[in-house]
Amino acid sequence: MLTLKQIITMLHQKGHKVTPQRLAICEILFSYKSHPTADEIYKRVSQKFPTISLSTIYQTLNLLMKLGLIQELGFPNISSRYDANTSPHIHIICPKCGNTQDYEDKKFEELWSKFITKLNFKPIGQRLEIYKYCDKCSKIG
Amino acid sequence: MLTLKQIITMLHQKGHKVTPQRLAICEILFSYKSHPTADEIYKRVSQKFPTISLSTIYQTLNLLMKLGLIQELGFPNISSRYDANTSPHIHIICPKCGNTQDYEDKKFEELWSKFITKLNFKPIGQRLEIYKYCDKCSKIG
DNA sequence: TTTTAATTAATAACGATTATGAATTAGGAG
DNA sequence: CTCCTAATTCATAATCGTTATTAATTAAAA
Ligand SMILES: [Mn+2]
Ligand SMILES: [Mn+2]
Ligand SMILES: [Zn+2]
Ligand SMILES: [Zn+2]
Repeated sequence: MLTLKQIITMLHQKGHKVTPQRLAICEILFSYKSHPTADEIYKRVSQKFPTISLSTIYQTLNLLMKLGLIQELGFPNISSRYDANTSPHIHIICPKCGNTQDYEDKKFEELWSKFITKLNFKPIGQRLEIYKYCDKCSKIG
Repeated sequence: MLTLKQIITMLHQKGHKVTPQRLAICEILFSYKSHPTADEIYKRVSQKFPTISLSTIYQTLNLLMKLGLIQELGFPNISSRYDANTSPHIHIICPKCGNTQDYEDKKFEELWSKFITKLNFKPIGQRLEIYKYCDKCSKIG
């Protein structure tokens, strides 16, 4: 997980501008260890920048993905989640609301990493996911 | 992977009608070991049933999912794929076009299954995915 | 300070999927 | 077999997350 300073350097290096909007979005992604949706990021950044557009959120997210700084977790019907942790790890996901949590298991992560390196190609990403209704969605049914 | 007869029995058991449209859709899903999109199924079934609606395809897919007979593989921006093989296995997926292939590795599947059983809850599904641009999408860029 | 290409923000467009409702039909009762 | 009815189909509209478009703004280099 990168620091804000590292991200700024990265943006400059690759010829991208460092705007206050981008910094605010990165702050949310890289400070809190959560898996926010574009709209959740939008709502939070709006508190600091009341005129920011949801469009800017999406554009920034796509830029950060292209730079390999974050990964998208997309699902059918519900909003994608964005994760600043791009190293292989397991997610526990509610298929109804998309609520996403990390499931830490260093042993399994190592097994998976070994498995990946043994492939005869280099993947551009991977996902390890377990589905389970969250408490809220279980109650509703 | 179930046979058509088993599916018919299952539908009857659960009080669902066995219609020619449903049979045609199931035939495609359970005969070919592929990962078709709703539209691909629609185009194929249309050859036998020229008046079938894409809506019927989706309704049938949702029914089969509710019965646990198939699993949906959903991605951001591109159509979901449907898989008649619901047991844990690894997919190699092109993030651009969604082209999906099974990657068979019995050893790893076993490791994963063991890992799943050790959890203190019973997941309703899981996904093991590796992303890699397919030959077509690599060429285009 | 000036310049300019990159970025933002507002809005329109898109596309996959779901919702709606009238017409049809599978399957059970008689 | 015939009738009945709830389930299903089909056509179409609606939804909604995301992308495309474009005029106004701005970061950052000269
Ligand atoms: Mn994570
Ligand atoms: Mn498969
Ligand atoms: Zn939930
Ligand atoms: Zn591809």
